[in-house]
Amino acid sequence: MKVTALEEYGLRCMILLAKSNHSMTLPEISAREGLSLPYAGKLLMILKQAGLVKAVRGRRGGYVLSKPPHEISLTEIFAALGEPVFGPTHCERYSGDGDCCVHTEDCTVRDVWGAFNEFVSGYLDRVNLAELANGRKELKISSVEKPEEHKSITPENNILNS
Amino acid sequence: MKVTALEEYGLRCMILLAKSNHSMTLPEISAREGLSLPYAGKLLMILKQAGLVKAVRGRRGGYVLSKPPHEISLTEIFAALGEPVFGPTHCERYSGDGDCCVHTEDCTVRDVWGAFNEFVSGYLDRVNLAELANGRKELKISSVEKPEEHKSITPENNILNS
DNA sequence: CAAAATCATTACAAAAATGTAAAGAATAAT
DNA sequence: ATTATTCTTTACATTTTTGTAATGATTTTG
Repeated sequence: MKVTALEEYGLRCMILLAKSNHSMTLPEISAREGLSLPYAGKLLMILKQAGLVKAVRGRRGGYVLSKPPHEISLTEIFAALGEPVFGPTHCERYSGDGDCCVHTEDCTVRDVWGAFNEFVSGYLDRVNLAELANGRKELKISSVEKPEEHKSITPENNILNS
Repeated sequence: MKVTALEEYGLRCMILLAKSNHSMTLPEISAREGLSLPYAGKLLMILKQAGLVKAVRGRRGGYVLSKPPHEISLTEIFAALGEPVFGPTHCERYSGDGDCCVHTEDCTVRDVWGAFNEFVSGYLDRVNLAELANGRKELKISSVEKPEEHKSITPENNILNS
């Protein structure tokens, strides 16, 4: 399970734009994120084609978010930058030697990924860009430093045990 | 966010071994999973080095799980096959142009991935190989077909809102 | 012991993801 | 209009992941 480069850097650019009050040019963005100018350009182009940012050419131009940050979920951002953990192409992609996977039906692995994907999606749906841009302290404290206080998943409400 | 080939096929091999009562040879495993023999060999070697399976050479040889399936969590399996979503190498890996990331401290992105990783880990910790091998019907029904019944994440217990 | 079966290791080939380069097109300021 | 600024597009180079090939080592069986 791996976060792709596009997802990492794309998310950073979105957060950067969310924190900024004016529009930002590619040179600004690339400098602020430590990315090369062409790579920043490629990233922003992907975000633009997904409808997440708007671009204005020429002097005084640059990029701005196309919606207010609180209306943009992590789901939207990741959908623009890559495929979900378990998407429609999964079974075709991991078909082994043949054209189609040997587990044609009653596939245990597919069930695992499907359930996992739903679990993850539920999380991403509920986080928006405004929350990230504001740098919530609770995020770090409650989740990284005190894992034992996680109420999100318990044996009782774990969907795998329901 | 992407499931790697090693994770996909490695998990399948583990499930296959969990379902089998006798030891399985590489030719058997590769045939059952639609993988080439050398690739199956590479996979099982990785699993062996992680201590998840044991190998016996020569006639009557093959692979068996090194522990009963209910004692093997998804966390262990994925740890053997790849890195976590957000691991110790993350900030170094995605450092952009420089040697270290421009977000040296108070990094919003790091907080996001850290929280997300904890969330995911909590899930994987609670699923074991025996559950997967038994092919739980509830897995599919409750998670894929009735997403609205997910109690796992609600605005009240979402750690991002705590 | 010899032969067949089986796992182990190393090096290499192919494909995909990642990142760079260079030239093009649009806009606003002067 | 011209120029500087800025986004856009296409093609290519590099690196990582994925998968293959070939050879070596170990064990059981007869």
